[in-house]
Amino acid sequence: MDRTYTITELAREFGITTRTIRFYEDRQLLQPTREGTKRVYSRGDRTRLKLVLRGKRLGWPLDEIREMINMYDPHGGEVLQLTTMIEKLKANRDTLLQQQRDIQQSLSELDQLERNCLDQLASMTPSPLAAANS
Amino acid sequence: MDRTYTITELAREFGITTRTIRFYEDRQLLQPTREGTKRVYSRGDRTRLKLVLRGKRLGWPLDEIREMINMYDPHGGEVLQLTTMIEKLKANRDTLLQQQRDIQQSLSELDQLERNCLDQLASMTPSPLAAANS
DNA sequence: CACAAGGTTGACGTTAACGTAAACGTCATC
DNA sequence: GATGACGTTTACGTTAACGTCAACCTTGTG
Repeated sequence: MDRTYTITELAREFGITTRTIRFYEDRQLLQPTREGTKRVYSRGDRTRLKLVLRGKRLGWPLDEIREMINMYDPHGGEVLQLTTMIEKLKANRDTLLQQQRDIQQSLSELDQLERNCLDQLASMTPSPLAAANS
Repeated sequence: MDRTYTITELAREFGITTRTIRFYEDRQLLQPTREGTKRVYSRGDRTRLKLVLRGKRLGWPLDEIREMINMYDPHGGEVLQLTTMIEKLKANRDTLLQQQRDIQQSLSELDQLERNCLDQLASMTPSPLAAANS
Protein backbone atom coordinates (compact mmCIF):
# COMPACT_ATOMS: atom_id res chain seq x y z
CA MET A 1 0.00 0.00 0.00
CA ASP A 2 2.80 2.40 0.80
CA ARG A 3 4.82 1.68 -2.26
CA THR A 4 8.19 3.26 -2.73
CA TYR A 5 10.26 4.04 -5.80
CA THR A 6 13.92 4.15 -6.72
CA ILE A 7 15.36 7.08 -8.55
CA THR A 8 15.70 5.23 -11.82
CA GLU A 9 12.16 3.97 -11.66
CA LEU A 10 10.87 7.49 -11.45
CA ALA A 11 13.26 8.68 -14.10
CA ARG A 12 12.09 6.03 -16.51
CA GLU A 13 8.43 6.51 -15.73
CA PHE A 14 8.56 10.22 -16.44
CA GLY A 15 11.15 10.20 -19.18
CA ILE A 16 13.71 12.30 -17.37
CA THR A 17 17.21 11.59 -16.11
CA THR A 18 18.28 10.78 -12.59
CA ARG A 19 20.45 13.85 -12.73
CA THR A 20 17.33 15.93 -13.17
CA ILE A 21 15.65 14.32 -10.18
CA ARG A 22 18.66 14.94 -7.98
CA PHE A 23 18.75 18.50 -9.23
CA TYR A 24 15.14 18.98 -8.20
CA GLU A 25 16.06 17.74 -4.77
CA ASP A 26 18.90 20.23 -4.62
CA ARG A 27 16.38 22.91 -5.48
CA GLN A 28 14.11 21.75 -2.66
CA LEU A 29 11.38 20.40 -4.89
CA LEU A 30 11.73 16.91 -3.53
CA GLN A 31 13.04 15.52 -0.28
CA PRO A 32 13.06 11.76 -0.39
CA THR A 33 14.10 9.74 2.62
CA ARG A 34 17.20 7.59 2.67
CA GLU A 35 17.84 3.94 3.14
CA GLY A 36 21.46 4.06 4.09
CA THR A 37 22.82 6.26 1.36
CA LYS A 38 20.19 5.57 -1.29
CA ARG A 39 17.22 7.76 -1.97
CA VAL A 40 13.78 6.30 -1.42
CA TYR A 41 10.78 7.98 -2.96
CA SER A 42 7.28 7.72 -1.51
CA ARG A 43 3.97 8.04 -3.30
CA GLY A 44 3.85 11.65 -2.17
CA ASP A 45 7.27 12.28 -3.64
CA ARG A 46 6.06 10.84 -6.90
CA THR A 47 3.06 13.13 -6.86
CA ARG A 48 5.24 16.12 -6.18
CA LEU A 49 7.42 15.18 -9.11
CA LYS A 50 4.36 14.98 -11.30
CA LEU A 51 3.37 18.46 -10.24
CA VAL A 52 6.84 19.71 -11.01
CA LEU A 53 6.65 18.35 -14.53
CA ARG A 54 3.25 19.88 -15.04
CA GLY A 55 4.62 23.23 -14.00
CA LYS A 56 7.47 22.77 -16.41
CA ARG A 57 5.12 22.08 -19.28
CA LEU A 58 3.54 25.42 -18.53
CA GLY A 59 6.91 27.12 -18.61
CA TRP A 60 7.19 28.06 -14.96
CA PRO A 61 10.53 28.51 -13.27
CA LEU A 62 11.41 25.93 -10.63
CA ASP A 63 11.26 28.48 -7.84
CA GLU A 64 7.63 29.28 -8.52
CA ILE A 65 6.82 25.64 -8.95
CA ARG A 66 8.25 25.01 -5.52
CA GLU A 67 6.16 27.76 -3.95
CA MET A 68 3.11 26.45 -5.73
CA ILE A 69 3.68 22.91 -4.53
CA ASN A 70 4.44 23.94 -0.99
CA MET A 71 1.09 25.69 -0.90
CA TYR A 72 -0.68 22.59 -2.09
CA ASP A 73 1.18 20.50 0.41
CA PRO A 74 2.26 22.33 3.60
CA HIS A 75 4.28 19.21 4.41
CA GLY A 76 4.91 19.99 8.04
CA GLY A 77 6.72 23.21 8.83
CA GLU A 78 5.82 26.39 7.08
CA VAL A 79 2.16 27.16 7.49
CA LEU A 80 1.76 30.34 5.55
CA GLN A 81 -0.42 33.13 6.81
CA LEU A 82 -3.78 32.36 5.30
CA THR A 83 -4.27 35.80 3.81
CA THR A 84 -0.83 35.76 2.23
CA MET A 85 -1.63 32.39 0.81
CA ILE A 86 -4.91 33.56 -0.66
CA GLU A 87 -3.08 36.48 -2.24
CA LYS A 88 -0.68 34.13 -3.92
CA LEU A 89 -3.46 31.87 -5.05
CA LYS A 90 -5.11 34.83 -6.71
CA ALA A 91 -1.94 35.84 -8.51
CA ASN A 92 -1.44 32.28 -9.58
CA ARG A 93 -4.91 32.01 -10.94
CA ASP A 94 -4.42 35.21 -12.93
CA THR A 95 -1.36 33.74 -14.56
CA LEU A 96 -3.20 30.56 -15.38
CA LEU A 97 -6.15 32.43 -16.84
CA GLN A 98 -3.83 34.51 -18.99
CA GLN A 99 -2.19 31.35 -20.24
CA GLN A 100 -5.61 29.92 -20.92
CA ARG A 101 -6.51 32.91 -23.06
CA ASP A 102 -3.20 32.69 -24.89
CA ILE A 103 -3.80 29.07 -25.66
CA GLN A 104 -7.33 29.70 -26.81
CA GLN A 105 -6.11 32.35 -29.22
CA SER A 106 -3.28 30.20 -30.47
CA LEU A 107 -5.56 27.25 -31.04
CA SER A 108 -8.12 29.16 -33.02
CA GLU A 109 -5.53 30.85 -35.20
CA LEU A 110 -3.92 27.49 -35.73
CA ASP A 111 -7.23 25.97 -36.77
CA GLN A 112 -7.75 28.73 -39.27
CA LEU A 113 -4.30 28.20 -40.68
CA GLU A 114 -4.77 24.47 -40.95
CA ARG A 115 -8.04 24.92 -42.82
CA ASN A 116 -6.21 27.08 -45.33
CA CYS A 117 -3.55 24.46 -45.78
CA LEU A 118 -6.02 21.66 -46.25
CA ASP A 119 -8.01 23.70 -48.76
CA GLN A 120 -4.91 24.43 -50.71
CA LEU A 121 -3.92 20.78 -50.64
CA ALA A 122 -7.37 19.75 -51.75
CA SER A 123 -7.22 22.11 -54.70
CA MET A 124 -3.92 20.60 -55.79
CA THR A 125 -4.19 16.84 -55.41
CA PRO A 126 -7.32 15.96 -57.36
CA SER A 127 -5.80 16.68 -60.74
CA PRO A 128 -2.24 17.52 -61.66
CA LEU A 129 -3.67 19.61 -64.46
CA ALA A 130 -5.16 22.01 -61.98
CA ALA A 131 -1.66 23.11 -61.19
CA ALA A 132 -1.36 24.53 -64.66
CA ASN A 133 -4.07 27.08 -63.89
CA SER A 134 -1.72 29.85 -62.99
CA MET B 1 -2.73 54.33 -42.00
CA ASP B 2 0.61 52.60 -42.25
CA ARG B 3 1.84 53.70 -38.90
CA THR B 4 5.37 52.93 -37.83
CA TYR B 5 7.01 52.56 -34.44
CA THR B 6 10.37 53.28 -32.92
CA ILE B 7 12.13 50.71 -30.83
CA THR B 8 11.47 52.52 -27.56
CA GLU B 9 7.80 52.94 -28.36
CA LEU B 10 7.41 49.22 -28.71
CA ALA B 11 9.54 48.56 -25.67
CA ARG B 12 7.39 50.82 -23.54
CA GLU B 13 4.13 49.51 -24.94
CA PHE B 14 5.00 45.92 -24.14
CA GLY B 15 7.00 46.46 -21.00
CA ILE B 16 10.25 45.05 -22.31
CA THR B 17 13.66 46.58 -22.95
CA THR B 18 15.08 47.70 -26.25
CA ARG B 19 17.85 45.21 -25.68
CA THR B 20 15.27 42.46 -25.74
CA ILE B 21 13.80 43.69 -29.02
CA ARG B 22 17.20 43.85 -30.67
CA PHE B 23 17.90 40.39 -29.35
CA TYR B 24 14.74 39.09 -30.97
CA GLU B 25 15.90 40.60 -34.22
CA ASP B 26 19.22 38.86 -33.82
CA ARG B 27 17.31 35.63 -33.39
CA GLN B 28 15.33 36.33 -36.57
CA LEU B 29 12.02 36.94 -34.86
CA LEU B 30 11.78 40.46 -36.19
CA GLN B 31 13.27 42.18 -39.22
CA PRO B 32 12.40 45.84 -39.17
CA THR B 33 13.45 48.12 -41.98
CA ARG B 34 15.94 50.91 -41.51
CA GLU B 35 15.81 54.64 -41.93
CA GLY B 36 19.48 55.34 -42.24
CA THR B 37 20.80 53.47 -39.27
CA LYS B 38 17.66 53.48 -37.15
CA ARG B 39 15.20 50.64 -36.95
CA VAL B 40 11.65 51.29 -38.12
CA TYR B 41 8.90 48.90 -37.09
CA SER B 42 5.74 48.39 -39.12
CA ARG B 43 2.34 47.26 -37.91
CA GLY B 44 3.26 43.76 -38.99
CA ASP B 45 6.42 43.89 -36.93
CA ARG B 46 4.38 44.95 -33.95
CA THR B 47 2.03 42.02 -34.47
CA ARG B 48 4.93 39.65 -34.71
CA LEU B 49 6.31 41.00 -31.47
CA LYS B 50 2.94 40.44 -29.85
CA LEU B 51 2.99 36.83 -31.01
CA VAL B 52 6.47 36.42 -29.63
CA LEU B 53 5.38 37.61 -26.22
CA ARG B 54 2.39 35.33 -26.27
CA GLY B 55 4.66 32.41 -26.99
CA LYS B 56 6.88 33.47 -24.13
CA ARG B 57 3.97 33.52 -21.72
CA LEU B 58 3.38 29.91 -22.66
CA GLY B 59 7.00 29.08 -21.96
CA TRP B 60 8.09 28.29 -25.50
CA PRO B 61 11.70 28.68 -26.60
CA LEU B 62 12.38 31.44 -29.10
CA ASP B 63 13.30 29.00 -31.83
CA GLU B 64 9.91 27.36 -31.77
CA ILE B 65 8.21 30.70 -31.55
CA ARG B 66 10.02 31.72 -34.70
CA GLU B 67 8.95 28.59 -36.53
CA MET B 68 5.41 29.12 -35.36
CA ILE B 69 5.32 32.71 -36.51
CA ASN B 70 6.91 31.96 -39.83
CA MET B 71 4.15 29.47 -40.48
CA TYR B 72 1.51 32.03 -39.69
CA ASP B 73 3.23 34.54 -41.91
CA PRO B 74 5.20 33.04 -44.82
CA HIS B 75 6.54 36.56 -45.42
CA GLY B 76 7.95 36.00 -48.89
CA GLY B 77 10.54 33.30 -49.37
CA GLU B 78 10.19 30.00 -47.66
CA VAL B 79 6.93 28.35 -48.61
CA LEU B 80 7.07 25.15 -46.63
CA GLN B 81 5.85 21.93 -48.13
CA LEU B 82 2.20 21.91 -47.21
CA THR B 83 2.30 18.44 -45.75
CA THR B 84 5.31 19.27 -43.60
CA MET B 85 3.48 22.32 -42.41
CA ILE B 86 0.36 20.38 -41.51
CA GLU B 87 2.54 17.95 -39.57
CA LYS B 88 3.96 20.77 -37.54
CA LEU B 89 0.58 22.27 -36.95
CA LYS B 90 -0.58 18.98 -35.55
CA ALA B 91 2.37 18.71 -33.20
CA ASN B 92 1.81 22.25 -32.12
CA ARG B 93 -1.81 21.65 -31.40
CA ASP B 94 -0.93 18.64 -29.30
CA THR B 95 1.36 20.76 -27.18
CA LEU B 96 -1.30 23.39 -26.77
CA LEU B 97 -3.93 20.83 -25.81
CA GLN B 98 -1.59 19.34 -23.25
CA GLN B 99 -1.02 22.77 -21.79
CA GLN B 100 -4.74 23.33 -21.75
CA ARG B 101 -5.26 20.17 -19.75
CA ASP B 102 -2.47 21.12 -17.38
CA ILE B 103 -4.05 24.49 -16.79
CA GLN B 104 -7.47 23.01 -16.27
CA GLN B 105 -6.09 20.66 -13.62
CA SER B 106 -4.12 23.40 -11.94
CA LEU B 107 -7.10 25.72 -11.84
CA SER B 108 -9.43 23.20 -10.31
CA GLU B 109 -6.94 22.13 -7.67
CA LEU B 110 -6.30 25.75 -6.94
CA ASP B 111 -9.99 26.42 -6.52
CA GLN B 112 -10.26 23.55 -4.11
CA LEU B 113 -7.35 24.87 -2.11
CA GLU B 114 -8.76 28.37 -2.00
CA ARG B 115 -12.07 27.10 -0.73
CA ASN B 116 -10.26 25.39 2.11
CA CYS B 117 -8.43 28.57 2.97
CA LEU B 118 -11.55 30.68 2.92
CA ASP B 119 -13.39 28.17 5.07
CA GLN B 120 -10.60 28.16 7.55
CA LEU B 121 -10.53 31.94 7.58
CA ALA B 122 -14.28 32.07 8.04
CA SER B 123 -14.06 29.79 11.01
CA MET B 124 -11.50 32.03 12.65
CA THR B 125 -12.65 35.60 12.14
CA PRO B 126 -16.18 35.58 13.58
CA SER B 127 -14.99 35.23 17.15
CA PRO B 128 -11.48 35.30 18.57
CA LEU B 129 -12.71 32.87 21.19
CA ALA B 130 -13.18 30.21 18.56
CA ALA B 131 -9.43 30.02 18.28
CA ALA B 132 -9.29 28.62 21.79
CA ASN B 133 -11.13 25.50 20.65
CA SER B 134 -8.07 23.39 20.08
C1' DC C 1 35.74 -13.55 -5.37
C1' DA C 2 34.93 -10.99 -9.30
C1' DC C 3 32.07 -8.01 -11.28
C1' DA C 4 28.13 -5.88 -13.24
C1' DA C 5 24.12 -3.05 -12.07
C1' DG C 6 22.69 0.60 -9.67
C1' DG C 7 23.62 4.09 -6.34
C1' DT C 8 26.34 8.28 -4.38
C1' DT C 9 28.85 13.03 -4.34
C1' DG C 10 31.49 16.63 -6.40
C1' DA C 11 32.80 19.63 -10.05
C1' DC C 12 32.97 21.61 -14.36
C1' DG C 13 30.54 22.45 -19.08
C1' DT C 14 26.60 24.16 -21.82
C1' DT C 15 22.61 26.59 -23.74
C1' DA C 16 19.00 30.09 -23.72
C1' DA C 17 17.66 34.62 -22.91
C1' DC C 18 18.67 38.34 -21.90
C1' DG C 19 21.49 42.34 -18.63
C1' DT C 20 25.06 45.58 -18.47
C1' DA C 21 28.51 48.50 -19.93
C1' DA C 22 31.56 50.88 -23.26
C1' DA C 23 32.13 53.77 -27.01
C1' DC C 24 30.16 56.14 -30.47
C1' DG C 25 26.65 58.72 -33.98
C1' DT C 26 22.66 62.24 -34.66
C1' DC C 27 19.65 65.57 -33.93
C1' DA C 28 16.84 69.30 -31.66
C1' DT C 29 17.28 72.71 -28.26
C1' DC C 30 18.96 75.86 -24.81
C1' DG D 1 28.47 74.65 -29.00
C1' DA D 2 27.39 71.91 -25.22
C1' DT D 3 23.81 69.11 -23.39
C1' DG D 4 20.49 65.55 -23.42
C1' DA D 5 17.34 62.24 -25.60
C1' DC D 6 17.46 58.60 -28.51
C1' DG D 7 19.72 55.54 -31.41
C1' DT D 8 23.67 52.20 -32.91
C1' DT D 9 27.24 48.07 -32.47
C1' DT D 10 30.36 45.06 -29.88
C1' DA D 11 31.37 42.36 -26.19
C1' DC D 12 31.48 40.36 -21.90
C1' DG D 13 28.52 38.90 -17.62
C1' DT D 14 24.68 36.30 -15.54
C1' DT D 15 21.08 33.02 -14.25
C1' DA D 16 18.39 28.80 -14.82
C1' DA D 17 18.29 24.13 -15.75
C1' DC D 18 20.28 20.70 -16.49
C1' DG D 19 24.40 17.45 -19.13
C1' DT D 20 28.59 15.18 -18.58
C1' DC D 21 32.24 13.33 -16.65
C1' DA D 22 35.15 11.24 -12.68
C1' DA D 23 35.85 8.67 -8.70
C1' DC D 24 33.82 6.11 -5.52
C1' DC D 25 30.58 2.82 -2.59
C1' DT D 26 27.30 -1.34 -2.16
C1' DT D 27 24.93 -5.35 -3.45
C1' DG D 28 23.30 -9.63 -5.19
C1' DT D 29 24.71 -13.25 -8.36
C1' DG D 30 27.28 -16.60 -11.06
